[in-house]
Amino acid sequence: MKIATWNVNSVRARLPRVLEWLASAAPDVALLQEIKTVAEGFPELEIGDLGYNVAVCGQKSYNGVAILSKPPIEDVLMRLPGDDADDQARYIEAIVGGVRVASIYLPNGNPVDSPKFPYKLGWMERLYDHVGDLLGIEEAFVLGGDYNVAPEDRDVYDPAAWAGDALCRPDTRARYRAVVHLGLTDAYRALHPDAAGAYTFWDYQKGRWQRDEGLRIDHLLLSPQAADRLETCDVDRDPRGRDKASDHTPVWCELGG
DNA sequence: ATGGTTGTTGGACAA
Repeated sequence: MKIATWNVNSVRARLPRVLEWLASAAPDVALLQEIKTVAEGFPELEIGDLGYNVAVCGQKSYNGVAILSKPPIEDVLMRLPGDDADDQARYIEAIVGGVRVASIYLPNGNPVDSPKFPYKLGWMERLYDHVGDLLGIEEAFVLGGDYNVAPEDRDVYDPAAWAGDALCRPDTRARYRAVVHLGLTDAYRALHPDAAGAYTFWDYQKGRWQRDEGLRIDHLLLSPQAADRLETCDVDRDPRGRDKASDHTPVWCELGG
């Protein structure tokens, strides 16, 4: 089963790119972030024509996550547990083809001296608690998304320049590591232990893509039962180089068995 | 030092 994650930066503005990528990469499951629309505005017909079922956790203008799946989608959860007052559409979870998946759009957190940074850290605490609960079930699951965390300096084109940014700060990285150390496997890092520069995001500004100055902030985190089935994982750089591209590019993995 | 980009939306705000 091929599972991919992609921050599309508006599913409506990106629809031609999304459709051509679905047709060529042909993931069984696609986890989308920053769809920037409510469910009523989601292009479900066009994507359905390619054979995908759709579950949307939408929001007007900002955020928004979705699950696209060739197998039927069951048991959908539309919010990360732990804060009933949080109305930002950043988490959707479901079971597809016997595997639990989640599409995660973790808060960016900048600027770090604003309420956005403690919101990010609090969100990561809630993710920690929920991952702990999921691991207790001892089943295969894949948590894919834009984590807005570059785990190590080698995941950043200029670590010194980014050291104080909410995506790279030591406290951000420590909380991300705490989640992973509960027992998850970073699929890309597991299969490419010595790779550097496997970026998944390049800013639109200053020719960052043309200079290959990016960050690795989109991840597929696997439960032990999913990691046991992990066969392949890679970054698909092709969509980032196209016209009207998202500033992120897809990451995908293949589970056997 | 400033501006450099894209999307939503029709002025900032988010990234």
